[in-house]
Amino acid sequence: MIKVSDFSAKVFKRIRRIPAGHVSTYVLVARAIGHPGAARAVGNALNKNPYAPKIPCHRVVKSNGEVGDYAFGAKKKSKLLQEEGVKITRGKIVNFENILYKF
DNA sequence: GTGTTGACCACAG
DNA sequence: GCTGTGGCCAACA
Repeated sequence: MIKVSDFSAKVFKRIRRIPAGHVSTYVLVARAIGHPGAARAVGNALNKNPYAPKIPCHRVVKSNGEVGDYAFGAKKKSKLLQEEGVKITRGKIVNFENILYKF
């Protein structure tokens, strides 16, 4: 078991619940773990996440519906999402509010 | 303890 | 559409 901060651990746990074909945002995740406004910290945690292949980090996107960045490349992130049924156009998610997963 | 950085957010111009 | 600014929080030097 890898040692991680409580904050990061909560982030990973939440993200793990996101079903394929759905996405969530950094703000919602932060809010769900009891740290509203910590969107930046969430991204920071995911960037160095020790569970890189284990956690579907690619299902977490920005609040405005853009895909955002990804440790393995934003390109890969969009591709993975589309493979799961998420439609993306020019780096933005289509039907964003429709597939948005609110914890 | 302070300053910098970062997968961010919101607003103003 | 874009840039700049201020704000948020956590991790690290």
